[in-house]
Amino acid sequence: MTAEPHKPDRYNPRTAEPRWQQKWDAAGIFATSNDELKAAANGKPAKPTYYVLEMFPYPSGRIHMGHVRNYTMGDVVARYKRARGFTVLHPMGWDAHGMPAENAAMERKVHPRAWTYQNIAAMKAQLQSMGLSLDWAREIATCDPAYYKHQQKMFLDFLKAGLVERKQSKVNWDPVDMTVLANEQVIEGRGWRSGAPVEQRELTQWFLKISDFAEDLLTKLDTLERWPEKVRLMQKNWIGRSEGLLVRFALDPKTTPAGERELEIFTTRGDTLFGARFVAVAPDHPIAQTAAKKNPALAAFIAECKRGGTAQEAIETAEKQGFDTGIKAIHPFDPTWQLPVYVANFILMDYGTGAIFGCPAHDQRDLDFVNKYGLGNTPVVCPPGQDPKSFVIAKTAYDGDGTLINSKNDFIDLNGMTVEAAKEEVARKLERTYRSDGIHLSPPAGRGRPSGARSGEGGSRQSATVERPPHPNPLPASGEREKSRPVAERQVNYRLRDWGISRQRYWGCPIPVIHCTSCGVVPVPAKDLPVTLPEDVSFDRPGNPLDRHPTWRDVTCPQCRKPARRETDTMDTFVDSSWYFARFTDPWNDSAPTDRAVVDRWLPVDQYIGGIEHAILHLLYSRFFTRAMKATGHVGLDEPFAGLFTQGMVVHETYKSKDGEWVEPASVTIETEGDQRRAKLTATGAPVEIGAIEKMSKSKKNVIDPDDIIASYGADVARWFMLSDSPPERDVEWTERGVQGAWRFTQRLWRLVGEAAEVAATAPDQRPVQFGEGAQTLRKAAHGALAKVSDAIEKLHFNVAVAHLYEFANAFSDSIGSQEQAPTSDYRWAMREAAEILIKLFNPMMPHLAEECWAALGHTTVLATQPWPELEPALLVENTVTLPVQVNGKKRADITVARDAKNPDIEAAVLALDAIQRALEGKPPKKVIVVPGRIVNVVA
RNA sequence: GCGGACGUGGCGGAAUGGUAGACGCAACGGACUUAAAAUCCGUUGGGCCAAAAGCCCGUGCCGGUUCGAGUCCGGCCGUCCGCACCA
Repeated sequence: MTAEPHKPDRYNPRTAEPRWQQKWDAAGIFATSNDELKAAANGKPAKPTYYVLEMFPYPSGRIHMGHVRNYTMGDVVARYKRARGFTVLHPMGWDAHGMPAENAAMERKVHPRAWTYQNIAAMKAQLQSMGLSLDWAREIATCDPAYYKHQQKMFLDFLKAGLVERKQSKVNWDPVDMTVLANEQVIEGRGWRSGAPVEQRELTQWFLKISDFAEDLLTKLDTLERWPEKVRLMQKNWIGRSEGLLVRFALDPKTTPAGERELEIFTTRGDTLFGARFVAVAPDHPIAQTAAKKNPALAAFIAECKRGGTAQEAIETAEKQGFDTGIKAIHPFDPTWQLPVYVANFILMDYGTGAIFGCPAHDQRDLDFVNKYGLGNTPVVCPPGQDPKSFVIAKTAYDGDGTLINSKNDFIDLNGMTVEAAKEEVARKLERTYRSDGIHLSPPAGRGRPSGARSGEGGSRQSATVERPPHPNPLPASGEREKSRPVAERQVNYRLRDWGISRQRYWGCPIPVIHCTSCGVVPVPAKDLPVTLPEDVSFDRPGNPLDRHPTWRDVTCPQCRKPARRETDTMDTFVDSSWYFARFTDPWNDSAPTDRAVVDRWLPVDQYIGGIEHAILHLLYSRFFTRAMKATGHVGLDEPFAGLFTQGMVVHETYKSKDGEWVEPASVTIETEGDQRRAKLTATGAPVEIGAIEKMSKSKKNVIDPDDIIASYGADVARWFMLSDSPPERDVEWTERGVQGAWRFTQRLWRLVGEAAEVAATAPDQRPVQFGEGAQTLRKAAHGALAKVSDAIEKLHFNVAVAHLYEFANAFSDSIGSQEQAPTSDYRWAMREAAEILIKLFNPMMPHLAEECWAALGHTTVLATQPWPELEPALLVENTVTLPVQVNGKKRADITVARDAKNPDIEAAVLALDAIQRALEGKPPKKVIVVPGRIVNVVA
């Protein structure tokens, strides 16, 4: 111990934290200039750059613990990289458009803008109290016309580039929010925000053509090596690529309404065509609609399907139902083979062509269908080991691999082939086959190559590639092209639909177009941007206030100068968040969304951190948007986020009173008796039931307010605890015990540094030539921790970094405690070094405490500007190593040998050990395996 | 139904194929104190044993690969997540 008992003051975050925040702010330490980047473009060397970004928040009014966790992780990375010599970009902004502002306007008669900016001010203050190393000079709010004017410009650029489309389509209508939703925004049949069951409606909408990039969005997933596998897989499934055949079934004219001649069907199982029993189309398929005109019963059936179709749960459990239209389709292999055409409730108009051929033996849905309507089935794939003669299908379709059976006629013979070979043979044959008229097959040989309608997709590409350019889902043929096209073509189909961005809302980015009765849709001229929202709006009625504004809609057509109307839909807020990361690189740019000299050097974001809930929505949209920005010259890359990390949620115990009401943690007292925990109401003492640990939510009242924690323990404690208890990708449970543990540790560090400071005060400036044992032990602990903590932070294993810091703190206090006499000068030097390393290592996590400790060591510099410690690798190497010795894989002894001991010497020493002799029972070992520096295993 | 992840003490969790349980929490014992708080020291997977030494068992279950498996492979069971009539 040091000569006198040391009694340092307690560390008081309440005064220290604001003080350091002000110092950082005043010194502008976290502001990042683009000058260096621009200079580097002219050939001057620059420090390496690092862009760390956390998903920006919606300004709901208050931050929650999820924000604390998310932004702490990002801040650790930012501070660490800064110390490591990078020029770090770490900005923050606000995803400021959206429904809650309009709801607030309705409920509280506040204007959405005022409400939003109040919330931003409040949340900004909260974030600042966390001590995040953010460049606030780059702050953006997406509701600022200075931001969305560029978004409107890009929309027009996309329009010009053919990446925007206006079309009528069936849309997901959220009856509560009174707006449409993209497919991605419908979760289990409900609106992602409102939770209301989604309805189908027919509306004219603006679409961004994300499906043009389906193939690229899919294949480039493989290049995103620093993304979680899980997210890549989710996107892959969402894009939903499938290879198959587009087969044209001719329709028997005698049975078919005038004007309809054929039906296009997409299938991935061309091999099962001999097993076909029927053809079915979606209720809203054009042929169904046409046929219904003359068939009231069919019309009634279709209406029935649509009624049932509004509730998603009904769709999932609904029985398969069909209606025979009386139309007959001609089998592509045999002109004499006719298949009934049904309208069926389980066929989706959205996918493929909205029409299928049913092969009951090998598709469960089709089997359920034929079993209901008595259409029978023909097995055409025989499972391995089954006798084809006895193989029958009853209630369970067989969709596995096998050998083709019952699949031979004059036209084609598939019998005996594998599924894969049969698919290929069918494709090869049908893509060379042309019909001479609506019905009859021509001989497969001797026909010319296709030409015309689909240029560049002639016979030459058939076998080599199945790729197609964009537009995966051509509508059913209108009649003219059929003669020039083969009976079937290979096709790649995607589940991914175009992104409908029209929202019938006020608080969003206006879509900058004008509707003119003479000129049609006219883009707003660039000089007239931004199209801003009118201020004088009312929210006393449901629906879109823009639509009923008395004057805002009225404009002059930019082309013909006649009166025209503005588009009153605004953009989906996911558009706002699809490019904010690019805007952060040059948020001051008034003339363009980005500056290529800057944006191409900052992007891609090196480390993006946010919630898994955006695995598809935001991340897929952003990947698309970046491609669209590249196509229109706003960026020079495809992938916006090189590294992605998805953090887990913050969860908390729930409490319920006897009458079943949720109780907030703040009013509950927990009592512990042995291992038993009991809860009661603090006020009344009434018992409270301890419920499941769940995501913090207002409805379950298991919310902890970050403000309360920061006020009582300080930001550092909140930050430390958020990092310490669980791996960052998993959920972390907020517990009072855990917070107190973090609090104790801050105080302990403060005491340790205080004691170290006394010793270090008289340390020599010169590095000693030799170190005594105590000094050497301390130095090894310090440099060992340095190596381990650095490694853990690099890998974002923050909980491991925390554990190594605890370990180092333990070694540090052991070292202080073990000093019996007055410390030698080499020890004092080592103590100062160790204290500095300790402080620098926990600085990214608890920056305020670290600054305070740094000052306590006598430094007048700001720690936030100091470099990461230099590692002395020699200190990590021991001269002797202790190896565990196993016999047959079980540990029996330890042996300490020189680091560079030769294997034969180790072997001999091991065999001489008593414990090993005993374990061997006198028998000679069969083999001795020595893994240098790690372990010895004796095989008996 | 399809796809994926996970399963380690009382709890959170650690562990490039090489001593399982680091580190923290909780618990227990002790020191300091009139007392408490705070702090400090010690013990803590299970079993055999008075104790130590020593031995046995142990990473959801069953097998396999390997000198050696929490880790790799196959099959089950369980939990969680994503998608879901996608032809």
